[in-house]
Formats: sequence, C-alpha cells, structure tokens
Amino acid sequence: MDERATTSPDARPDTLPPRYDPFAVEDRWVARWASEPFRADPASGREPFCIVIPPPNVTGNLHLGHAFDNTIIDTLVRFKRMQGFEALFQPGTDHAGISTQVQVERALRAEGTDRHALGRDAFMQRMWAWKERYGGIILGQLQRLGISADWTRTRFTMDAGLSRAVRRQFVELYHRGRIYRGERIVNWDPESRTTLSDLEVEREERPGSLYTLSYPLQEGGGAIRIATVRPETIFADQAVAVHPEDERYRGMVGKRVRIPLTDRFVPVIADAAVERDFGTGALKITPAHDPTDFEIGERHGLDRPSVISLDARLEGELVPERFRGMERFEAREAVVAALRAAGSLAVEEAYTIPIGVSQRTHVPVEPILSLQWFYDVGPAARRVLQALDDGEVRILPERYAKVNRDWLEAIRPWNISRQLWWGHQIPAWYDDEGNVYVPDAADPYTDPPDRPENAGRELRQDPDVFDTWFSSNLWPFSTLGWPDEEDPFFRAFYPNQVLVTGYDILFFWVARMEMAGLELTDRSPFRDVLLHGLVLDAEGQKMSKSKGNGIDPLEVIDAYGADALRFAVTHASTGGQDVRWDERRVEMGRNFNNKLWNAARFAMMQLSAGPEEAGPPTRLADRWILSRLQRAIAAATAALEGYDLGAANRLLYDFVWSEFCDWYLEAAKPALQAGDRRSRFVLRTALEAIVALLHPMIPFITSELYEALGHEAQLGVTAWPVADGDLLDEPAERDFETLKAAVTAVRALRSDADLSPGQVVPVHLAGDAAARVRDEREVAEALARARFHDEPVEGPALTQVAAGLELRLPFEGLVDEAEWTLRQRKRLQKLRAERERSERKLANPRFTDNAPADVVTEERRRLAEASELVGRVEAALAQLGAEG
RNA sequence: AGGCGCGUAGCUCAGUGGGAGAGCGCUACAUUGACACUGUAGAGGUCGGCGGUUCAAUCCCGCCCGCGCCUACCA
Repeated sequence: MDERATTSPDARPDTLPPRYDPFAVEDRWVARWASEPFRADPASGREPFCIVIPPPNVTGNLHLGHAFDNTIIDTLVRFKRMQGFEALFQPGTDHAGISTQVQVERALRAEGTDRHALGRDAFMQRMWAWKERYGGIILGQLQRLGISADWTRTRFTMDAGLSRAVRRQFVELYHRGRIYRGERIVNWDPESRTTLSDLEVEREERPGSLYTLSYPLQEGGGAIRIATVRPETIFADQAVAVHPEDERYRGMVGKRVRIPLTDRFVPVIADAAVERDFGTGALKITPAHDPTDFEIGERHGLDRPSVISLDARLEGELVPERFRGMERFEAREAVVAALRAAGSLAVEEAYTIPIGVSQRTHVPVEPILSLQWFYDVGPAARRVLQALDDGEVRILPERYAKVNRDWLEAIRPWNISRQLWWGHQIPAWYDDEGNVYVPDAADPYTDPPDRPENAGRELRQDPDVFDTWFSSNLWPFSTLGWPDEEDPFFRAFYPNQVLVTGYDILFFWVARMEMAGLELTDRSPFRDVLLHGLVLDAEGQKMSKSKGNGIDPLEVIDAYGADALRFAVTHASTGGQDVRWDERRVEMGRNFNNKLWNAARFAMMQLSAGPEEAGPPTRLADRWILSRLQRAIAAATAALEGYDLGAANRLLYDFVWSEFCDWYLEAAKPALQAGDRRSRFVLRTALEAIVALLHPMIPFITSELYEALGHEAQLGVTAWPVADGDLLDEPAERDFETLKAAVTAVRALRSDADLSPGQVVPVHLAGDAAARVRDEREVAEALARARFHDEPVEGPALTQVAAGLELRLPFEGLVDEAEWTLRQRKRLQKLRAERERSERKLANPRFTDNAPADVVTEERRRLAEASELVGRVEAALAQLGAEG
C-alpha cells in the first residue's frame, strides 16, 4: 500500500465560525465566477454538453420561475462538467416585444409624449437605451444564484447575428411557400394595438346574456330567430345560416331576411358548421368579426364588411348614425335597447360567455379581418411528430409528450406579424401596387438588410415586426452562430443535449424550437426536454404579477443564501410537479448547509492534528462509512443522470446528516482522538467526496470548503466521484447496524429511566449478536454512555430488545414503573400482531406456493425475529411482576 | 366537451406490488470545545371513498367524490 503521508492541509479551524454565514462566502464566489466564467472550448475534443438558458426578458425582474430553471440547469451542467464533459451553459436575454415596448411607452406617456410623436428611429433609440440600461440587470441577478454560465458568450435576440438568423428564417420559409401574406380573421388587442397569435389569447368566462333576435322574412311574413351574444355586430351581418338537414328551417333556405334596425336584406343559407342544438339553431353570419363566420362566408362567397374599428368602436356606413363611434360594450347596451324598442328582441337570458382576452393586457380580444403574415406550421409540426416517433427527441416527464403531440396535430397557421416597433422588422417590401418583394435566400446577411432588387419602382419595407417567439424559436442555434453552420460552437454544441423549462411554455417555445430546428437545421435542436412544474404560492395559486403574490428570489437569497434557495429548488424538483412555495424548504437548506459547515469544521480540526495515511480501512466505523459512501455515490450519480434532482437531493441529505454526521463522526471520534492516521485519511476521503457530490446543487459552500481543505483547483472542475466496488463491505454494514441497535437501545433505556446524559450506566448485554457489539466496545460505550458487562442483573431491570440483542439496566428504583410497563405492553401488542400475521401468512399454502422464494424466506426470518422479541419482552415484564 | 395532474402524519411533501417515510410543528430531556440553523428519546397516519385483479394493493384496473391546470370555432 502506498504509505503516502499527506501534507498537513491549510485547514483553518480558527477562521471558520461555528455558524455558517453564506453572505460573504457567496459574494466572493459570485465575483470570481463573473470575472473568470466557466468557458466552454469547442476544440477540446471532450464530449459536449450544452444547455441554453430560457432567455429572460430584458426588462424582467428575477422571479422564482427563473430560479427554478437556472438552478436545475446549473446543477446538471456542473454535474456534467465534473464528469468530464465539455459543458456549455449558454446565457442571454430576450427582447420580449410587447412587454418591453409597453414599458417604454409608459415612460413616454409620463413625459407627456408618445412613440408616434417621437418617430420610429428616435423611439428605437429610446428602446435600445432602455435595453442597455436594464438588459443586464437580470443576468446580474442570476449570477447571485451561482450559475456557471459562459458569460463571454452572452447573447440577445436582437443582436446583429441573431437578427440575421431571424431574417434567414423568414426568407427561407417564404421561398419555400411556408410563409405567406393574407387577409384572415386575427386576434386584435385594442389596448396594445397589435395582433396576437392564438397562443397569446387566454380563454375566460364572463357573465353576459344570450340574445334571441327576430329577423323578419322579406316575403310572406314570419321571421327567423337567431341567437347571439354580440348583437352590436348585426350591422355587418351577411347572412343567416342554418344546418342543411334542419327540418325546421328547410323551407327558409334561399329566402331573404331583414336585419333589424336596418333596411338591409341578407339570404338564409345552409351550412353544416351550424349546431342545430344550440340556441334556435339559426346563426347570424358576420364574416369580418368571427372566425367561424369567416369560414362560412368563404364557402358561400359572402362579402366581409367590417363595422368595428381598431379602437374597438362601431364605425362605417353600415352602422346607423346614432351608434357610430360608440365603444363596443356601450354599443351592445345601446343596440339591445334599440332592438327591444323595435320589438326585435325575442328573448334575453343570462349566459356565461366564453371570451378571449389578451395574455398581456387582459383586454377582450377583437376578432378582425386583417392583412397579415402567416406561417403555415403544419409541415413543420409533422416533422416534429416524426422526430418524436423516431425518438430523436424525448419529452420528460413523458405525459407532456402526449400533450405536445395533440397540440401539434391540431396546429393552425401562426400569425407572425405584430404592429409594434420593438422587434425584428419584417424583411418584406411593397411597391405602390401592393406587390411583395422578399430578398433572395442569400441576401439577408447584411445588417441592416438591403432592400431587394426592383424594376425601378419605389419600395417600402413592411413597418411591422415579428412575434417575439419567431426569434426565440431559433435560440438553441442562433446563439451558437447559425446561420453560419461552420461556427465552431454550432458544430460542437448543436444539437443541445438538454432543454430545461417550465411546462407552461411548452407550446410557446419548446414546440416552436422543435419546428424551427427541424425546418432549418434538419435536426431536433435538443435531445431531451426536461419540463419542470410551476411555483405556486402558499395557497396553491399560480404566482403572478397581477395577483401580487410573487416571491422575490433575491429576498430569499438575502435572508438564507443562494445555496439554501438552490437546495430548496432541487429538493422540490420531482416529476414535473407544481411546487407550492414553502419557506421551510429553504430553512431546511440553510440548516443543512450549517450542518455540513460544522461537520467540515470538525473534520478540519482533526485533520490539522496530524498526518494522514492512505490504506485500507481497518476500523469498523471507517469500513462502514466508506461502504455507505460508495452506495451514495452510485445512487446520486444515477439520480442525476436520470434528471431526478429531488431524489439526489434527498438521498445526499440523508447520507450526510443521518449517516455521516450522526453516526460516522461520532463513532470515529475515539480513533481520531487517539491519532489514528488511517482514520484521518478516511475522514478526509469521505468529506471530500461529500463536498464534491453536493457541489452541483450547492456550489458556493462546497467550493469554499474545498478550498479550505487546502485545494488550489476549483471544485467545479475536479472529477465527479466514482463508486469503488472494492470498498463495499457488507459485513461492516451488518455489524455497524448491530452497533447502532445496541446504542439506540441503551439510549432508550436511559430515556425511560430519566437518567442524566452525563451519567455512565452499567448495562448487561446478551443475545446472539452481543459479540459484535463487544468487538466495538469502546465505540459503542462512548456513543451510549454506558459500561457493558456480561454478569446477569439480579432483581428487576429495564430491558430493551433488538434482533439478536437484549440489554438490561438494573432498576434501582429510578424509573416510573407504570409508564415503562405501559410502553412495553404497547410494544408487545405490536410484536404479537406481527408474529400472528406472519404465522397466518406462512400457514397459507397459496402464499408459500406462489410467492417468490426470497419473500417466503424473509417472512420466515420475520416470524423468528418477532417470536424472539415477544419472548424477551414477555420475560422482561414478568420479571417486574407485570403481565403482557 | 375532451385531456392531464393531485388527494399519504397537524402543515409542506417523498415513496414502493411483499409490515408506511422526511422536514417543520408537537411532548420530554440535554447547554464549555463540530453544530441550538444542535443532540437524544417519543407521540402522531383505516395512504380520499367503493368495487375489481393478485397468494399479497397505499402502489395496478374501473367507478365515484374533492381540488387544480391545459386544450376547444356551439354563436
């Protein structure tokens, strides 16, 4: 064996305070990781491991969602880096179109101006100034979480390179025919005055009324009744539709009816989209103000006049003058009143109206007919479905794969143009005749882009910008240099290995990245998608700005330290479940860090007392902890490789606190105090492994301790522990379990006898396993504060039993006999029940015939043990003259 | 309307086809050398309900009840 005497490390027991103070420690490492970031080298030849940050909004403030993403990502990245992967945590931010522009517009309004007064160029300068000022703040906040991003590679979705990527996407897909311009019903947000994609519209239910209106027939008298929740739109009606097989209206199809309050007549048409069972079974058709009506109108060649302005007011020749200019909801009241007065309102009933509201402004969205850019994502979606089938991409937890699939299968064209200024201006130009000019695929690399060739006509660029998600969908490759496919980072780190984010942006972001990656790079942008749950408040409500129930992670960090927060996040990160915020988890982390700190402090005191000697462990406690350590290493590694951070957290917590601190450190004290060099070596080995295993989850304290243990290199770049099968020691584990049982039994006796903790008590030790305890007499007696002897106790004694052990403490009148016998009787009851159950089970041939042999053997062992314990407890009670 | 998730100790949550666990809280005891952000010993659960499969169900299946979320063009 190599008798290497380790040089005494620079342990500083006097400088480590007994209570761990995370703040100074974390500040120091934050500064270090900012100035010397963990840089990834695409030329290292090591296996790559890359995760991109879900880019936070430039104006955003840190919230717990960010803390979740980034803690999970950083834990995985640090783990992989320690395992020897070339790990890249790619950071950056998102321009976040609407939300950022809204903030700056609000600031302008406070100055008494607006963007139109400023003009587009000046406004954009203001936007960029805002971005420069606030854009880095959130990344600085993330640095306090201790994430090991490569800060030299920070990207922004509106950087020149990433903007070129967006133009490349548009131009490429335009020329493939996937992107087109057309007039369709779109979601209009009258507040932010832009269109929205379907995903940006949230469904709500609001109390309202369902009105039954009477439309008189042009000839022959009579009327047809239709049901509507939007009577104010009747002026744009182009038809009344019924189901083609609806007997009630068979005779009416083809006739004309008059729209109430007007002199206009429209035809009754038949269309299968009409639901016979709803309302009257007849539907007014307003192609410009309802998506279904639009489709029916297309099928029947109807006109599509509009009567609602972009301000959501009634407008146009079709609207009777008295209603023109009225806001839509006021107009509804007024029109209903007029209809009632005209006798056209047949029924009004209370009705819950499903309504679409803007995700951003919460204002009801107005469906309007508008000329916009659309992306036909159907073919891309089918490629994603194929990639899912082929296993090219995995979505975890698996249940989300089905949700993702359902959404992709029912996907509809994506409206990608926005009437904003902050964003990527659409690289499409128009001449006076409305012809569209889009650059050739090779062109859009200049910045700003050159306008396309034209036949001497004046060209005007589309003033609109793209949906924010039309740039973030490129993030996994645009940050790595794409469209330059020769960029060494793109070559080395694309596709990414994992993507981590909350399930709430599965459709917004994940599915769209999948589509973009497959369409533009022919590959899934990542192998695994790891979705985590949302953070809920203590009442189980979703945290949101508007509800004001959010928790600021910086306040948590200020109170408990970032490691404590990271501990809480990893602890709670299991199976994609939502996480109800509970500060007690952070306290748990803080307490654990303190425990670790003090264990290390104790260890360093021991290590500073003298040299260590490498070699096989001889003492039971040393053999035991090394064996247990191998199991912990294997289990933690497996948990992290399976992305189960919660399991890794809990098993390491238990190992460190319940085994390393509670038993090993206590049991090792006699040897350490006797100056055993090999025990010192085991102590260092175990502590350093623990510090390494915990590092991905709690990097600050572990880095600090590793340095305090005398290491020059950063813990984050040292090797992940590997389990050594030769150190597994089952006899040591069995013997140590017996020792624990003996010690626990004596402690229970002491507690029953109400003895003072300092008092060393004589205990009679008997039973088959007693010899194992006697072999470790020194340790066992120290832990139990007892003196074991073999002479039987005369007279009454307190008795504790464990498998193979019986411990007896002379009664000496110290004990509350009644309470003790009560407790023993209770125990006896349980033991007898166990014995009986085992007997019954073993007497059942169906059990012994069908159950696996090892289960039956185990049951026999249990029966024997229960019988033994019943006998011993009965005897102990009998000795006191008490009956079972 | 469909889909998904959840229901385990007072609270917040792990967990497994073969005698239920953690943290906090609670009770009692302990305060000069690793740690009171601590230690030791305890108390405390018909694992939402009813059926089924199985030698065996908290775990698998079905139905029901309660809570939450997501999708959807019945005006």
